[in-house]
Amino acid sequence: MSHVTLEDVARAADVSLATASRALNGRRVTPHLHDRVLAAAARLAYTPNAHARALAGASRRSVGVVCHDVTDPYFAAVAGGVMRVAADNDLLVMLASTFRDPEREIAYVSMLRAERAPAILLIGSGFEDPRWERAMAAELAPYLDGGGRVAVVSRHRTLKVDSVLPENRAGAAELARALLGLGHRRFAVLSGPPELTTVADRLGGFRDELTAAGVALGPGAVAEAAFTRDGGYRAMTELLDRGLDATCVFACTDVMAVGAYAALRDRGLSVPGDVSVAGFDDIPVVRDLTPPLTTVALPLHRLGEEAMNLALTENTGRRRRIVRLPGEVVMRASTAPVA
Amino acid sequence: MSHVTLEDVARAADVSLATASRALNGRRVTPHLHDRVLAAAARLAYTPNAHARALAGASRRSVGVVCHDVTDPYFAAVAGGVMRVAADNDLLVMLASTFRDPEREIAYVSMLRAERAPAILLIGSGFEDPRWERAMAAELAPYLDGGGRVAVVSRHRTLKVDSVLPENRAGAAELARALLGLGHRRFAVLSGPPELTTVADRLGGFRDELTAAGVALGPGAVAEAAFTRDGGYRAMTELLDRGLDATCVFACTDVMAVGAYAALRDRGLSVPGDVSVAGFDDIPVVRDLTPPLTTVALPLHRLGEEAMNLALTENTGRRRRIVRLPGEVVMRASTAPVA
DNA sequence: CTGAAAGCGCTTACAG
DNA sequence: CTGAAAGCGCTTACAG
Repeated sequence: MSHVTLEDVARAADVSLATASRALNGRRVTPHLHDRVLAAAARLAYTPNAHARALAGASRRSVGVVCHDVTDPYFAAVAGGVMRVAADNDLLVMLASTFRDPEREIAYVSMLRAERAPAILLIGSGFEDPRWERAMAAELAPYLDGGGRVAVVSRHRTLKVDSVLPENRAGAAELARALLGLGHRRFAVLSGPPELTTVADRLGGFRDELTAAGVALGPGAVAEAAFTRDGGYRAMTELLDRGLDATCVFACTDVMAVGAYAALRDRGLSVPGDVSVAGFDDIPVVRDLTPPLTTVALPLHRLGEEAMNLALTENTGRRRRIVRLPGEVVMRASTAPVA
Repeated sequence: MSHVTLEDVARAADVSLATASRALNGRRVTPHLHDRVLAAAARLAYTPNAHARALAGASRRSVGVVCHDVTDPYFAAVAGGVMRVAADNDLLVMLASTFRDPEREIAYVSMLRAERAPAILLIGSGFEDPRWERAMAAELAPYLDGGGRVAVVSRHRTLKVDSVLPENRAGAAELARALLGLGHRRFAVLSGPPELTTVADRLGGFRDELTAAGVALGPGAVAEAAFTRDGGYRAMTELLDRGLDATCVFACTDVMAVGAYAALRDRGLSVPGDVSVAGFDDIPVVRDLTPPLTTVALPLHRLGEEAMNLALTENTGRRRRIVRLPGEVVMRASTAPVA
């Protein structure tokens, strides 16, 4: 591991370390010397050691991002927004994928803290578990005290930091109204892990709106599974096994809806002929399904952009900043009026 | 930015810096002192400064990964494999998304070099452009000389480094045979940017196999566009506008096939009734399309795993290592026999 | 504008 | 086993 150092460059350009450093960092230096330094650096293929720089007090250009699963289209889309802003600001992104393991999420925050990332983004629903919340807070507190900035997407209750919040509750309520408007009165829901804040909000918003309309959503009408395509398949299958008594199924995420489509297909049921299906998120692929999926469209790319922007700008106020992004119900062919 | 340092911990535990360092790194230390150090570190919420560590010679635990676009399902799947191996090895991943901009790819490698990443992975087809190839080689050479390791997925001609190569040419040829076996004789192809090595291989393998069977693929039968869903839509539309004279369309990537489906649907054409469609990659979603897509299945997750494994293990031989992963033709309902 | 020097926070031979 | 000290490669006051 022999590396060309600043000292090598300084020697080659016959200037002092300080001058070489200044020239490379665009500070005032006699043009003549400036050129000599740059030429020497280029000739030696010099790359500054980011660690030495960081240790010497230069500001870091690598931010940390933690999400649940990079292969999930929802996170991929949000990450796309994050990467866009990062690229525009010449930032490198240290991306961690927790594989939906709460412990691992905390371990990653700790690693990112060790890296002295100037900012950490937490993407995706938090866990409503007191023990976990305490551990995460304990990890974040010293980081924030040390001047680190934190921004999150989709988790409010747990962390008191700058947040980008999709309006899950309102979106689910609006979807419920639209579905009621189609004449549906018997619903079922494919729900995710109950400890995720997103689940509580979407399920709650949906149920409350039904209740307000005098429509009940019995416990037997809700099936829980993982927030994955296969989870959606399993939950839908379970509902079918229980003897599905609904004209419309709401999947808490589009990804689950994709699995639900497959489960229904495997039972020979058609959408929306036999049952209407609606999702949430509007991940890119759902418009290419057959039939295209009715869903609550979230500006996924913007979720990531806004979070990164929060993390990159100073919060001058005394309170944490919250960016609320509304969802928009998009009716597509997967939901039909009740005959 | 006031941080707790090792010195703070040492003082709190009333030991020397060296002893504190050793205790924290699991080296031999009297149990008594060991406990005192760990207790002090925990009490102070100490996190070692990764930069100081790196500078002092400890090995780095952050590898660099460069891909074209994190929102693309192909890269997301490969990245999933990468993240898996990284997590198993307690590594942090610095992930860069080039947005398919060759210049940006080189800039990222340079940043990763500055970060002294012990390994850099380049995921996705390289560019067949002499100027670009030279610039990339110039960036990589000093990195390799300095002990850095490089592994790539999907690019052979350009870089002489450890590689994971999907057998694009053989896969495309096998697909051609399967399609010929269905009775097709008139083909069209949705191709990507010709400067991508992947395009040359897949298109070449497909065309050569047709030629061997005495079937020509005229220049008018090939439409070029971006390796994206919208690119696929545009290319398919262009083919249709030219007056498509084919019973089967081969999209060089599944993502493009998704766009092609939409274009055909918009023209009122059915798959495979009016035209058969086949893709390449087997990204997760294609089995959920209607009809499910015939394609060449690549072990996407493994592509990422193998690349990371190459980057993590020493190459003891004198030649670069190459892991070839074969694709497997998967016939689904999007391709039908010719009547 | 330029240079000598201190200091960032660790790790690791080197003595003891 | 433990500690004092050097050194990793930079940046940045501080003099000049």
